[in-house]
This record gives sequence, structure tokens and C-alpha cells, in this order.
Amino acid sequence: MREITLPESGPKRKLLDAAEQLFAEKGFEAVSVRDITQLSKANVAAVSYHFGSRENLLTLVMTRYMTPVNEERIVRLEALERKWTGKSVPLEEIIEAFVRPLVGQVRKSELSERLFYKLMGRIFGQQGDGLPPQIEEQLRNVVVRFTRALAKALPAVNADDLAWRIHFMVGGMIHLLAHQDLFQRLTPGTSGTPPMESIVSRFIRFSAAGLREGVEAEAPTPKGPQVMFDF
Amino acid sequence: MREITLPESGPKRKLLDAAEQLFAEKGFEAVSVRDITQLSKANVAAVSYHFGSRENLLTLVMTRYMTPVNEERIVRLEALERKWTGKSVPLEEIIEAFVRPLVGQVRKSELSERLFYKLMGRIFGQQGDGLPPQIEEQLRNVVVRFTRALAKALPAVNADDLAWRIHFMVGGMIHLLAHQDLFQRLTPGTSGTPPMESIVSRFIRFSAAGLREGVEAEAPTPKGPQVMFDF
DNA sequence: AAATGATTGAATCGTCCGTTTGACATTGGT
DNA sequence: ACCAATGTCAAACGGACGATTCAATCATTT
Repeated sequence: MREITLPESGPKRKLLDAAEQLFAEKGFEAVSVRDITQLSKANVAAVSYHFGSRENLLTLVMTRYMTPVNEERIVRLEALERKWTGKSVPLEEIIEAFVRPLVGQVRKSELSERLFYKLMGRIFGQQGDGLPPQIEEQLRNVVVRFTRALAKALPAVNADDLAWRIHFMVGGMIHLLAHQDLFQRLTPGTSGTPPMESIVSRFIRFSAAGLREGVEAEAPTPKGPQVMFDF
Repeated sequence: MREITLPESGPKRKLLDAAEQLFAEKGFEAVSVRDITQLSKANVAAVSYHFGSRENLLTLVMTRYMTPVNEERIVRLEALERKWTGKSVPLEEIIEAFVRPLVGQVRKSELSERLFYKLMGRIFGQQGDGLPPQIEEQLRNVVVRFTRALAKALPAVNADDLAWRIHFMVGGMIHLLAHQDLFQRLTPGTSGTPPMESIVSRFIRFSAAGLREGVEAEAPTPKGPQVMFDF
């Protein structure tokens, strides 16, 4: 699993951390290099000097966590396919392999949980314009691989239907990341934000139900107490 | 149902149409006043003259279809509650009342279907920062009303769970709008874009299944042929 | 201590932005 | 025909942007 190596301290690291924080808070287009250098108490020229250009810094921020996430997704999926050779992989485990890596990367950043997920959401939301080509390709690969796996897990669902259902699921995930905080403001009745783990668990159940809509034996999953995932 | 009145032709209308097109294509922040006036063959000063400021034009574009959509959502929901007084409103009909108004407004713009939905998706995606306060309030109201209705339709689902499931559903809808075209590039195996109507139908089924996940009598809906909605 | 290369700082470049100005053209009512 | 209101236009404004320059400073090695 490739890691993007960076100095643990120093001005370069400070710039990157500031950039991440501001990008997460205000979005990629709304942050100037002057904002970044001001927050990290560096000179305006620092970004050009250390990263070459604002654009480079931007793709570095985007790549830094996104690439490990996408690689872990593939690794997890392949592990599942190895584990269930012959048999079909349970739907919930596939979805978990898709979402879980996001939770796993959160601790590797200096950002708060809230900002980290927001940053991830913003990156995913850029799909179609503004994403570095490498990430676009990673995402395409991930979608293709997971679509194949889900098709195997749901042979009764026609290909077009399945593709759209995956589309909806991905949308739900992006929204969950980007607007986790907004959720509170819109639904004041609910109790405070639960830990991401329990939200992910809810997301997996929601998506699984949506994906297997209309399938006969509605759930081959044991209906017992929920210790299926350790969160 | 309030309408935003605008001249059917003239430079003001031309500016607005150009603005809508460009905002839909490139996003709100990526379009300059000069882009707009150039496309509509007007002078740079035209936007300031006719709309006061770029900001005003922006909120006008955002309000123009969004307000009717949100109002129609409420109207439809109230109609459903009248129709099913006493009984609980079927889940699918509530979701339809939530999504359908978007399809209804598409013909009122000069934009192609593709661009119109993209514009709507961009507006929804701005939630949290950059939306005119009036629209934020409309959305909050819509979410509250529909949450109440869905809670009645799904008494077995606990409030927190339901709120999150709605959150996921909304995310799916936004993604569907904003990245309808992206869907194709990511899943090349599928046949060409079906009409929005059939996508909406798929979305309703997906969301309904996700919302009622874990509920005992899995579907009180007739399992017969699908003439439930006329699309 | 001197020399060398890496980093910083202040100033400045050219460009694009939204908006304003003031001269000019068009229109419609009297 | 006149005038006032309305609309259009090229030009320019001040500001923010990303990037660059170049001298000053720092750290490391010799």
C-alpha cells in the first residue's frame, strides 16, 4: 500500500496542513495561496517554492489520502474475494470494503474528524471537473471492480438497475462525507452526532437494502443481533 | 404556486439564460461576469445594470427554479396527506412527492434536460455555504415536513436512524442530478442514458427499500406489475 | 571562519475580476 | 420636434490573484 511520504514537520508540512484545513473548510476554489501562507505564517512565495505552483499543492492534497483510500478499497475487495472463493461475497461486506477505508485514513491527518471527512467529500464532489487524472482513473477502476463484485453478489439484479443503484449509493456516501455537519442543522430533533462508525454502519444497511431491492430472498444475512461488524 | 416573473425576451432574459447555461456547465464560482456577457453578446456593464450585481444574478438563478420546486414539494405532500387521511401515506408516494417536482420544472427553462438537472444538482450541492438564506430556509422546511411524513409512514424506524436514512437518500438525489452524465463515463457497460423518468422510478424504489430496511412486513406495496407510477 | 546551497522576505509583475463612469444611442410620450 | 427616460458602449478603476524576482538570511559542510 503506497504511502505519500512527507516530512513530519518543517515549513512544507505546515503549508500542507494549512492548505488541507482551508480547503476542507472553504472549498478548493475559495482558498488563495495568500490564505494558506498567512495561516501557516509563511511568505507568499512559499507555496511556489515548495510545491511549484498552487495547482501542484492542490493535487497533492487531493492525492494524499485519496490514493491510499482507493488502494485499500481494492485490497479489501480482493481479500473478500479470496475469503469467499466460489461462494458469493455477502453484500454488506462489499459495501464495507468500499466505505471503511475512509474511516481508516482519518487518523493519519492533522485534521479533526469533521474536517477530514469534509475534505474527502469535497474531493469526491469534484468528480467530472478538477480532479487530477490519476484520481479519476483510480475512481473509475474502483467503480468497475466493485460493480463486478456487486453484480456477482446480486445476480438477480439487471445490470442497468444495478449501475444506477450503485450511483445512488455513491451519492449517499459523498453527501454523508461532505455534509455530515449540515445534517444536524437540518434535523434538529436528533441527538448529537454519533461517532462515524455508527453512521457507517447505518449507511451500509441502508445501501444494502437499496441495492437488493426487489430480490426474492430479501436478506440472506443472519437476522440475529448485530455483531456482524465490530462497530 | 408563486412564479418568478421575467420578460420572455430582451437582453435581461438573454443574460439570465446565458448565466444559467454557464453556471450549469462550469459551476457558480468558475463563471465570470465577462463570460456571461460575452455569451449573450452584451456589454460587461450589462449585468450590473440589469441585476445590480453578479451576486444578485446568482441568487436569481438559484431561486428561479428552486423555489417552485420546493413549493410543489409541499403542495404534493399536503395533497397526499389529504388523500390518505387517517391511513399512512405509502412510502413510495412520499418519495415521489419529493423528487418529482424536479422533473416537472425542467420544461420551464431554456436549458437542455442535462444542463437543467446539473444546475439543480449544483444548487443543492451548495448547501451549507453560498445558498441564499431564503432557499436554505425552504430546504430546511422541506426536510422537516418530509421527515415527519416519513416517520409516520415508517413508525417502526427509530428517529435517528430515519434521519440518517433520509440524509443518504438526499445525497443520492443530489448525486443523481449533478453527476448524471458522469454515470456514463464511470460505467461504460450500460446502455445509453434512459429518460429521467425511468431513473426517478429507479431512485424511488432504491430509496424506499433503503428507508424501510429492517422493517418486518418488508413491503406493503402490491407486488404486481409496475403501473404504480405513470412513468 | 569561509563557502556553499537551501530557504525566506519584500516588492513587483501581468492578468483577471466585479463594478463604475460618462459619453452616446434609442425610445416613447407630449 | 423636443426631451426625458432608458438602454448600450468602450474605457477605466481599484483590488485580488498566482507567480516571479532578487537580495537577505540561515544551516551545513569544508
